Amino acid sequence: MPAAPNPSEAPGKPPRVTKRRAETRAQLLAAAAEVFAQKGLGRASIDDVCAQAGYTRGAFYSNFKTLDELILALHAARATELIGVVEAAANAAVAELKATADPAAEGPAGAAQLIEGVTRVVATLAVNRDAHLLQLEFTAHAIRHPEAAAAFVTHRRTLREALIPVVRAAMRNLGHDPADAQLERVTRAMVAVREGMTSQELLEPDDPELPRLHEATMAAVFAALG
Amino acid sequence: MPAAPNPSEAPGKPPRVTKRRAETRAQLLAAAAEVFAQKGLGRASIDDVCAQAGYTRGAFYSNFKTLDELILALHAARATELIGVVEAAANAAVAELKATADPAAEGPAGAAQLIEGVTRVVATLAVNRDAHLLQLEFTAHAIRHPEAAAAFVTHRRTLREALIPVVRAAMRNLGHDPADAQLERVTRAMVAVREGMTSQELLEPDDPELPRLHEATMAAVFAALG
DNA sequence: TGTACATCAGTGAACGCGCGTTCACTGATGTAC
DNA sequence: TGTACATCAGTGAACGCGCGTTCACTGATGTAC
Repeated sequence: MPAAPNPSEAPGKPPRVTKRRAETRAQLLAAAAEVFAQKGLGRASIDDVCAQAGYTRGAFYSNFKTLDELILALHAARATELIGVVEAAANAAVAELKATADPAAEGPAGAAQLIEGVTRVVATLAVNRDAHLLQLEFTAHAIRHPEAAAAFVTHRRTLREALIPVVRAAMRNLGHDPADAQLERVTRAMVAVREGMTSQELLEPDDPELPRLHEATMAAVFAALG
Repeated sequence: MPAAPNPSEAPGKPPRVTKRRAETRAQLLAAAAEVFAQKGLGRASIDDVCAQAGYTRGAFYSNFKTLDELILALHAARATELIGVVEAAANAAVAELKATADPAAEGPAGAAQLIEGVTRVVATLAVNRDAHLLQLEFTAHAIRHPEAAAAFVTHRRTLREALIPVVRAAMRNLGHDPADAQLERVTRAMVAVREGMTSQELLEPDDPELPRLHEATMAAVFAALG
């Protein structure tokens, strides 16, 4: 049994790829996301992940060398997936904004609506409790492990870049035309607000004011830094 | 050897308290803070904590029943300590702000300086990398464990309440007099900004723009929500 | 202040489970003809 | 399309370490006189 995930050692030999393998790997990754969110990166055992996915531990070692490698792979997989989701939401929002800006449309949209649109796209960064927990775990992990931080930071940058067109479109609807550097700053700040406010919302799910404050804060940042 | 931390079972008997015990407990808590920040709540073992504190594992069981109990105690201890620090910083800042507002002083302080003062006090919530890592860990832990969340949320509320006088004083220096509910909202938002931006700063410590963006975002929230 | 005594706080060894890791084996999958 | 064969992917048992937990014991600490 090969310990390396992809046993293509001889360069001439195509690694005889596989359908089953890809499925197993995907199921292990999906299981890991659940287990990590539920127990945290630190308390999740390899067996937890395998049991959740319906495999024995050997399957893990056939696909990954260490838990850290799985963590990295999970992060990469989520990154790719999330970028797709965010870009789709962003494209839709930009199209909507441009339509709204069209003089044939029913007048200029209010700033409130613009911000609501932008906020909605930013919100796709972490849709629910588990996604935010994973985000917190990954953040702490990256701060602790500089070698993992590189990939994490790159991923975050890509996500911000996917958001920028939406912010720009919203700004233009308001008659502004901010420089790229400025857009980057707003986007960063909005991400910070989202992460901070989402933690508060999850800690106090019964406070009905928080979502409103979340949006108001987002609006403040959008308006002041744009 | 008693398993319970405080072996006062017979109500009539004063528990024959102790100096050594209090010191041991404090050292275990201090060690736990370091270990948790370094490895994360999940990967920290009881032995890690004891070794870091210079004790054997038995000492742990003489003081705590479980790791969770230690986590709770650590949180409580840090809460108490942090509240003191924040209140001190807040009192100092309020005094300073009042002095600045004094007509005898060299004219009204600029908004920038006010915000700088407020930001500085908010910053005492987590002074460094380890403190922020602990904060991330506690947040995730609280989101996962509702029974722990109660104490955590209460602690956070107390901290926000300690901040409110500073924000109010700064607002008054600018000629505003916001209602309490309003002050609570600004404070909450500022805490969210701080937590989100601090993560970004720790993830990208080499980006020289981030501290400035942090402060600018804080200013935006302060100005817009006040 | 000093001494005898009782209780406490932490020691260190021991036990055993959970889990990371390895490995021979087998059913599954793809390839050659 | 079918069959034989080679390789792969995951199984399940086994090994052993790390660590949670317990406990008899002993030096430390406080109390009574």
